[in-house]
Amino acid sequence: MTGKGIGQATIRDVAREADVSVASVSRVFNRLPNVRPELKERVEQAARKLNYVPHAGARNLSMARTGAIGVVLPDLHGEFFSEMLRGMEREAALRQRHLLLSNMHLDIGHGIEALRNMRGRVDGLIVMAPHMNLDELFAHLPPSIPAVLLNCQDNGQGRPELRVDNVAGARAMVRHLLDCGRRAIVHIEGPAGNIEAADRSRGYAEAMEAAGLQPVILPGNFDEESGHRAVARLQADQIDVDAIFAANDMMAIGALVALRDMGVDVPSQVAVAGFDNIPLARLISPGLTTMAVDIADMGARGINRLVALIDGE
Amino acid sequence: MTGKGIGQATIRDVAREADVSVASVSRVFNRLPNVRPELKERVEQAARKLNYVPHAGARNLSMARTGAIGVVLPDLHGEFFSEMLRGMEREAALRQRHLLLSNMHLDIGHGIEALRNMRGRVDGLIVMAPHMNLDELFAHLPPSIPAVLLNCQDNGQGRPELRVDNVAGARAMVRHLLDCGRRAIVHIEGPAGNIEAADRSRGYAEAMEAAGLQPVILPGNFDEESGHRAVARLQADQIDVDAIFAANDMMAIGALVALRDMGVDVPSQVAVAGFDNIPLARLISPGLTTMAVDIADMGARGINRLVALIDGE
DNA sequence: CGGTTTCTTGTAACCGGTTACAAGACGGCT
DNA sequence: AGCCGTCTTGTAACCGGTTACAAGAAACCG
Repeated sequence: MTGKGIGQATIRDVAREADVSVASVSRVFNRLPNVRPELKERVEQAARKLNYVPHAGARNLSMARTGAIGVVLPDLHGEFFSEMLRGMEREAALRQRHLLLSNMHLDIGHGIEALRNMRGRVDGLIVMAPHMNLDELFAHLPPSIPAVLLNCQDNGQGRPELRVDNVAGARAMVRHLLDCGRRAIVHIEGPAGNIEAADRSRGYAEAMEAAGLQPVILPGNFDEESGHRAVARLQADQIDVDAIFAANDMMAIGALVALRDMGVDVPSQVAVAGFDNIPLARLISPGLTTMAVDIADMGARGINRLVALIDGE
Repeated sequence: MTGKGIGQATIRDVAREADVSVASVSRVFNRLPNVRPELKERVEQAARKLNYVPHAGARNLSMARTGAIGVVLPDLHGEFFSEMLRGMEREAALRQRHLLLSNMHLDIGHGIEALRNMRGRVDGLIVMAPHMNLDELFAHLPPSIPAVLLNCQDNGQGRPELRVDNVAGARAMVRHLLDCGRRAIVHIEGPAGNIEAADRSRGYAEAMEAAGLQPVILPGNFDEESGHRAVARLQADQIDVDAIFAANDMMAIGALVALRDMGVDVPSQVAVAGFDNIPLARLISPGLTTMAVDIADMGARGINRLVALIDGE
């Protein structure tokens, strides 16, 4: 009834059942035109009878093509990554591709191992690693595998990359706050070593100096809690503030909640600005200004670029 | 320098370079103990020289094991799925497994195709499909592939499943609202055909009837917008309300925002309750009560169960 | 009717690994 | 020396597909 008791029917089983060669079965399943209708029918019947499903792994091996895209990222936490993943998945589905997830944790050893594990599993890679130097990473990898880098530090490999212009974005945000009449603008930074954080911080400092104002930068690490702490620190140190520009939305939200808890009105007394425009940000209003980055779209564009790279060659 | 100009070095290239057999190279890479140190060194040198990375696809084929888990879900939208995915990814990484994503859209044809595409690509499946009947889905699939169902309708296949007790949860929530003194409790339902939505609705209705109250159910479809619409509808119809119980958090948030915009105080005038306890919910406070479901943990448990199923046999 | 073209089908090599099995090398023992 | 056990290594078959190539059948032509 269900074919073999254990294991699955193979193409050879189907060939035997239909009394044809494996090549013919393959042709039927790949919809090649040169096969007589009668034979095609026989093969389809046999396949149905044995409940045959082609083995993708075998097919991949012989065709040297998997139809999968490896996505390597540092951590799945936070809305930023899930939003980007959402965009990638949508685009990949459109292009008949699967996504294979793999996270390199924070150290580079795991990262290299993760990348090597992908060989023979995927046709190309999307690498998202704002926190580490990629030269070392790719040094251990064959240069022929297509890859697109998202929000990474500059790479010497000449690999294609997509990046948000974080410096310009931060500058624009500071100018906006200045236009609103704010002067005492404080920046809450992202984690050390993160290129995006560094760029935003730089944009902030540049814009402040251009306006003849003294930059004030507090430490943070992209999570809500650190936004909270930064506000506590401001209060403790009695720092005069009329605007807080956090390097991402989560810290901005943390800061905003802390301010509200302290009875400070947002945005009349202190304006709060973030960066990324995660979907959550919209719900926090009124009060949160954020720099719109279409994260999902960026993921989709990454996939697009990668698929072009894979197919184009 | 970089080995062959095009293509990658294979195990046979390494064997030739090191002047040993392919079997020996394989042994070295799999850390089998029975290999002379001198030879091992020679192989490692050759591999380094050729920049050899084992081809996972080939290995998978001959070992009949991929180390990947297929995750099939209807849509990646919303915090619910990304939260669950996060839990799965964490657990999978712990167990040295990769996740292969695939979404069957809304129709069953795509679903079947998606499942079949997984054969030979993964060792097992996590299927999340609260919106469709699985008997038909699995009828087209060999019964021997391990699979775990998350939040699905009952399946006749005797497959393991993990499910939140939505009926009991909804009952508990209604009782809680009653304990707080609320009487005019309105329910905003999830989309038709969704088993979770149906269960929550049932739990609500049962608890209301048990308390001698008339259930009032408004339509919705799990997104924020529909929560908003439901409140507008309540106002238009002049329905008396002191509590709104939405079938998920997003709708609850939509309702809450709508109420605030109308100048209704939450929770003093109208209490708002949701379901799922997505991370976002915490930030909306004060005002949102939610039924805690540890979504990420459920994803992790699903992976656990599946891995046990894969290894155990 | 023989020759040429076109279409269908089968045979077997190949993708890049793993592994059962056999053979050879080596050491210990009587 | 001869026998036996253990350890290392190589040969070749296999996983389940695809596909180049050849062969046979059918159709077309003068």
